[in-house]
Amino acid sequence: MSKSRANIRDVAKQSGVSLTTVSLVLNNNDQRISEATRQRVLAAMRDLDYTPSRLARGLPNRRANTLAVLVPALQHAFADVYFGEIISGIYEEAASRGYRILLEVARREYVRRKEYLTLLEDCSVDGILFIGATEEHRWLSEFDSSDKPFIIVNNRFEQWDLHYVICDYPQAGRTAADYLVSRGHQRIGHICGPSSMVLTSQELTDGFVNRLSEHGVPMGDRMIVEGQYHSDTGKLAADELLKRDPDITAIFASNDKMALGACQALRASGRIPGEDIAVLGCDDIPTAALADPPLTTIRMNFFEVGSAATSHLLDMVEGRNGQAMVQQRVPVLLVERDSCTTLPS
Amino acid sequence: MSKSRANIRDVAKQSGVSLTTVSLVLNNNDQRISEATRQRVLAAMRDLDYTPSRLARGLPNRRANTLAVLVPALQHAFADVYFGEIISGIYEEAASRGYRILLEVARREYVRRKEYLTLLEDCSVDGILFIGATEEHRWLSEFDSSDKPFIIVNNRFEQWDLHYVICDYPQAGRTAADYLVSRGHQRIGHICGPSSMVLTSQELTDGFVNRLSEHGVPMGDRMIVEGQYHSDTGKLAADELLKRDPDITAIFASNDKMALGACQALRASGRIPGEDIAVLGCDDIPTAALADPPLTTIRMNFFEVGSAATSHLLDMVEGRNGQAMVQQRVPVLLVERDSCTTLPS
DNA sequence: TTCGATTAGTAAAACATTTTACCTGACCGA
DNA sequence: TCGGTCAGGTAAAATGTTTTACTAATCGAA
Repeated sequence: MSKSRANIRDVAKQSGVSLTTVSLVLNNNDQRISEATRQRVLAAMRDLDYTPSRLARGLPNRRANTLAVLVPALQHAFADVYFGEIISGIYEEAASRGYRILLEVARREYVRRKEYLTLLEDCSVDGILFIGATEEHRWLSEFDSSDKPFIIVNNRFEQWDLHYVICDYPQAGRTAADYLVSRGHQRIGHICGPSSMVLTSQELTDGFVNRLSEHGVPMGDRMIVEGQYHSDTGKLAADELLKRDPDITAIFASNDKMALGACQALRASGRIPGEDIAVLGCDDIPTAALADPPLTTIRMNFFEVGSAATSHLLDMVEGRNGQAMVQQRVPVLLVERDSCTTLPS
Repeated sequence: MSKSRANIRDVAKQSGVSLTTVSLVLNNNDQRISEATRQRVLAAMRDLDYTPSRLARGLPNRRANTLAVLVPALQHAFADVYFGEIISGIYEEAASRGYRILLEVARREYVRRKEYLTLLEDCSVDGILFIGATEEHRWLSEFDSSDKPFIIVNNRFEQWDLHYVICDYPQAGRTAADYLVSRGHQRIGHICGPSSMVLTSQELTDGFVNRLSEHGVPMGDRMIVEGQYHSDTGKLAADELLKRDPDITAIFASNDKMALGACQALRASGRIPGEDIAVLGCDDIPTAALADPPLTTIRMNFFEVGSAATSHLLDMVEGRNGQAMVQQRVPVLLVERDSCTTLPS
């Protein structure tokens, strides 16, 4: 037994064919090899316990078969609701197409030294996905209209021409408005997300408010209270809404955590969510289904966002894309449970 | 301007030296190059905008300069409290030693096909860190006493001989016991973590209970209630403890979320945490400091766990370790705030 | 002056693949 | 029999580094 790993040459020798033949068998995109030879080669591979070196494979065609996932250096970057889902989506699609994913944290130093560029230049990565981008990531302008394989996951920017895949937040807002209005609600409160942060929160609220006014249910700023995406801020926001108008019949929260917080506040105020007042959430986190009452919500398919972004990125990498700009919105889905069963009297 | 990236040969030509010289300058561990030459080479590199190819660099010595981080395929793998911290620690140490990190999700299929081994064999990775390992990961036996560069992060296993770095949970338990006893507490309740899961929860509780009994404060099972690590289960557990003994003067919870939940329950029962009853947490999550009252807790240094594990792993990879088994415990630290100011009357 | 050591550098092999261009023999129709 | 096509395969170049073993020049000491 040789001390080190078998290589393609060993396989060739063992099966009595040339290097090239083994390589062709390996990337079986080529029909030039007869079945008999192919089998001989495969047998030799099994015999020698051969695994092709990814490193060496990448060299000739300058491919790393790897994508980078860039996450911002947040305090609890990964504690975010959807990170897991998005990364799972990315991982799944990447793996199914034979790619690995490299994790990079976009810390200040990292960005200052433009290491994200090095990443592409030194061939350690074929493309980059950026999750958790916010307005403050000015260096994104570097990718403006460039043809580098780079894509924004679940956000978008109006000032730069970047590829992105994002949940259809405006549609989510409109769906919420349609649903509540169709059930007869006219006095509606809204808990919006942190306006300063990302566009998504703004899109959702705009979609909601605009559609409401199309339905003839105009909603002033008075019935919109801002939360910070946690359940406690949802609670506070609901209390505030009740103070401003004790007779509202429905609350739409920008995410499920805040919706669940609102439910608590409502209960504390003597109203039973779902019976006395409708509560509509957004995201469809796992606990939404388990809550009491089970939360009616708008499902955001973060997994799909991740996998779609990856799929597009790989199309760019493999040059199947033409020059088309990728700016895709992933559809949302109303999930009816029990927190909106009430009809206003 | 040449169409493709500059390579080491271009740099050599431009600066009028040999390939070797450029390479030596690149890995400036060698003093054989005169300052003048070095400067000429560096200038040429800048000129040509040269970045060495990581792929090619790895080939000759079969190094990928990359580590894999294996995370289990949990529903919300990344939503866990400490994932972010651990990964940041890993990332930081790896980056400072010139390594990248590859993210791999240990899904069922992945494990079944033993892809974690392929990872090492095809040279795409020099070592593996596994976060979130639990008893059910039987395939870990594969690494039992093997000399593969593999390390468990923040867990350990008695049945297999594996390298690991873990927070010092027993010490955390003892610290808690010492602290509470030193402040005169005799009637103490404990909210432990889910016993079935990982060893860590067990270690913490054992350390706590054993040290208490060394102090002459034996604690039967009666004053231990199990929680599931979320704040609501902490609330429920605290209620249960109060029911079992309304006169307890202190509660030690296995994590901060449950401690904060317990505070809520105590307040609801008319007791002010920190004044009427002491509450001690564990972990030191960011909200612990912001809570009312600020939570006294035992700080778990997850970042350090990640970076220490990585440091050891890299020592193995680079062969500086001898054959020594790595089984390190990272010290914990009592952080005094205001939730334990009360002294029992 | 010659011997060794030191300094500064180089040529060439090694790493493990892909890819391009070429070769050989068989077969077939004219 | 000649020319052409085709199937099945191969040799060799290319990818971009590191590393080992060697050389040429210089310098000090015997």
